Amino acid sequence: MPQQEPVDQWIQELINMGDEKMTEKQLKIVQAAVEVFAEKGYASSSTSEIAQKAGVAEGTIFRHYKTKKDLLISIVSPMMSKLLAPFVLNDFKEVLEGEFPTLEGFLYAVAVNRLHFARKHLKIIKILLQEIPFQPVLQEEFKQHIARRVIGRFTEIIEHFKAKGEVIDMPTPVLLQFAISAMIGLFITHFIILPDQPWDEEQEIRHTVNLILHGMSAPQL
Amino acid sequence: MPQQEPVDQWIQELINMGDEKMTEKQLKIVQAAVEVFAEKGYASSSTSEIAQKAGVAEGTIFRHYKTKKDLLISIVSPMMSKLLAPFVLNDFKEVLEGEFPTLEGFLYAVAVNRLHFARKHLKIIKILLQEIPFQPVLQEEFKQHIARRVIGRFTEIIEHFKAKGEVIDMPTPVLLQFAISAMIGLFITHFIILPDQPWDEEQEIRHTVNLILHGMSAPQL
Amino acid sequence: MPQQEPVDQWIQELINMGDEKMTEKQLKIVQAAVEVFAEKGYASSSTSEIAQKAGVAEGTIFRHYKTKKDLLISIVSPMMSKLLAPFVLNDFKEVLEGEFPTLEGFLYAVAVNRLHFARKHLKIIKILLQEIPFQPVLQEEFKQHIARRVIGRFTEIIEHFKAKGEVIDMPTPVLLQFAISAMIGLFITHFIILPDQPWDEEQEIRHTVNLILHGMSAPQL
Amino acid sequence: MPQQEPVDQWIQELINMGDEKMTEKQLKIVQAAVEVFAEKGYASSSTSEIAQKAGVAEGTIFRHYKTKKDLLISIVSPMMSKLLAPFVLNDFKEVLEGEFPTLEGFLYAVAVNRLHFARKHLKIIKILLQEIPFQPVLQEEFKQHIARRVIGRFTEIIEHFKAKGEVIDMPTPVLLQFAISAMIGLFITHFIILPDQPWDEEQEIRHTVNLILHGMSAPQL
DNA sequence: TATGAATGAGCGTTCATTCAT
DNA sequence: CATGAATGAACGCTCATTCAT
Repeated sequence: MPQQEPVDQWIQELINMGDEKMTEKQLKIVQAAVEVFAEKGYASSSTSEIAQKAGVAEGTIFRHYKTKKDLLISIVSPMMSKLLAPFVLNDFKEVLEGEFPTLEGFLYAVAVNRLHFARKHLKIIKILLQEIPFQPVLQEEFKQHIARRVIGRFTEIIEHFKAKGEVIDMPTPVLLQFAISAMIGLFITHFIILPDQPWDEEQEIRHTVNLILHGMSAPQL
Repeated sequence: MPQQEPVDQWIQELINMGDEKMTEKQLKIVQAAVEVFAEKGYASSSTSEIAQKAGVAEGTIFRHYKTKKDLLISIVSPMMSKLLAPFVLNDFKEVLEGEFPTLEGFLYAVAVNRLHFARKHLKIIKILLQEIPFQPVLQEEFKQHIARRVIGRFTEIIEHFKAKGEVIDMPTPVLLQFAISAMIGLFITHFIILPDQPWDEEQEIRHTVNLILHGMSAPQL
Repeated sequence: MPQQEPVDQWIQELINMGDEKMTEKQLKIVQAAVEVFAEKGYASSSTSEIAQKAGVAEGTIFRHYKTKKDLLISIVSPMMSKLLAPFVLNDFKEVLEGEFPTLEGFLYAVAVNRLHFARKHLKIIKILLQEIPFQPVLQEEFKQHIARRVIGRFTEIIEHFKAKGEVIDMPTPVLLQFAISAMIGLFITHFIILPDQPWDEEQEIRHTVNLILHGMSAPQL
Repeated sequence: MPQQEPVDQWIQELINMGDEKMTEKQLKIVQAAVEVFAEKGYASSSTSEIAQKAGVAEGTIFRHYKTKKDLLISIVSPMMSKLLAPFVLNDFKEVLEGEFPTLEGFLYAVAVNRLHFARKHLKIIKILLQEIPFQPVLQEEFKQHIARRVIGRFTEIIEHFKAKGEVIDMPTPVLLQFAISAMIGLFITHFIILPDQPWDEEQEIRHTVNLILHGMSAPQL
């Protein structure tokens, strides 16, 4: 039986970091912007529509955010950290070893947690995915601050299990990319491509985790 | 030794369908549009920049394409068919059974072929991925005409191998999504996220195919 | 040896008129406004920049001055009186006759005094010159209240010296305009066009006064 | 009897330089812009008002001029050269010596010519004077290309007459500034300060020239 | 067929001014 | 008295689209 709570606990603190104080109007602006950006894409959204949906004057947006791009970045940039935060936790490895005797339990717990999180912030994540190719600021954050640390962390884990003989002897980057692709594919399929189609989330996560593990498992001698 | 040629052959005819006659100017417009759309995104591209890059007058674009969106669709829509064409071939199953005795050989051949194709048309595919969420026309094409047939075809294949006892007994959609995600993840990682990082394409494809197959393989009794 | 002090004395009282009591914040607002107006021009200055430079809230400006134009006028309008004040003094003619036996001494004393004054209030004078063409209020003040009285006063003086046979027989307005232009030209050249170039002020004033006097002097019979 | 025609002749060629071909709409835009800029000042003029007055769409302005400032500069910058052009003519000195035996005749001819020119282009000159303090481009043109050459030319002339003993021994810059101020004062008084007041132009120019010459003339031994 | 000048709606942004605190 | 968030009209400018040539 996979345990989910501990993962949730270590994550909670990081998630809450940066939930800065906002005035009521600012909050409405952000919510409206998320709505409109997600629906039409950043470039096709107009500040006047955002203002209207937020119930504020257009000028009010620019009191809080210097430019339209500023508004985008301030919405999307913190999401990147939050999304990948748990993997960067300092005591990640200890928690891993202490709480999760099996790789399966760990993967399942993380998957469930991140999918909950992703569903909750679906629109912002959509915007993030859309805009990364066009916003150098986001690319920089992704590459410099996040990607390297997350990949480093994952590499440690995979090599830990490789050493234990539980994972097949293949280049770590390939394994990493395989596992991550399968998980993200699950997310994109159900949240973005087929958002209206019901699915048995728990079962599908478990299946996918099993396929990943099975794929990566060392051949039995 | 995987065989690649036969796959290439059945694909060729489909690829060539729709390569309509274009005037030289029209061709230049399309090339310029692809360049600009891929770099800045459709919504942030201006027809004047496209015209300039193509070396034609702005009016010329609108002589060939009623609107800017028309230009986009006319570029991107045929790519969807071409990208997924081989999987929809009428004689797909026969070829599969005739030419490829093993699932591995088949998957490898298809992967190599589609990756070649994708690299060649990288920019258009980027545009396609970017614009599907915002262009109902593209979504419709994707859902109605393509997705269903491709998924149907894949379902047949997977169930074919399930029946032969080579694939694990899991819901077919999960298996499908798993395999596709792993392959697309490979593509996105190397062509979009890390386009400048060199990679051993042949080896990584083979590894990924193996991970997929291994993950999906029925447990040995 | 020209005497300067008496001129300074009659002027002093007028200068001080209108230096109304201001709160500290109001003073800072005015100073900031002068700075910004002089640098960018009235129309291109923003109240927010003035507020920032003054270290007050934007609203504070509008507590003291009903509109931005109000602020401009309240800065610039008193300067016009002060600038031309000495020429309007009631006892001007007496002082002239009592203190300055020669026209040269008088002109020199006035020139020195007004140039001192102008240097001290350079920025406000710049703003005044810039805005007179666009502010009917200022034009009115200039024409109705100032120009006529100053010109009347100068006319008296010139005709006084004409009567004494010291000044050439030419239409008084032409003489007036000639003398004033030469003096203002000196001011504009050194304070506005070439503010950074050092100059021997005393000598140049004396030269210019001499050129004016020489030009206007009645031909020796 | 002063001669005016020769001066007009050498000037003509320079004046006409740069009267580039303009479409009819472009001409209307420039005319409207001159009107509006002169009336309200550059910063307080709106492109929409200019467009309206010109009878074109607002966008049309920006097809011909990249920015509003571009429009300003393209109007005002050529005027500076034209205004000062005659003084920079290569054969200026020869013409001076050949055509004008007396300094008086020369000064009068130039004054009349430049005043005609100024009256014809009054509004643009107003705009030029207003905007020089705020447009570095114009300042640069004024300082680098025009001021130095014009001043050099004038310095030559004054020193020419100094050498002939006709002009008083005073620092040349002071003499220069005196003469120019008196002439510009005449211009500003009648064209800008009192544009509606009738004046005997020929007589006033002659008076002013006489005052200048008289002021600068070497004392008779 | 190809052009490119012209359009005008709409954009992101600024700013003087107001007013509840 | 001072604040600064909020306003919304107006701004300079862009752009897809049209059409006379």
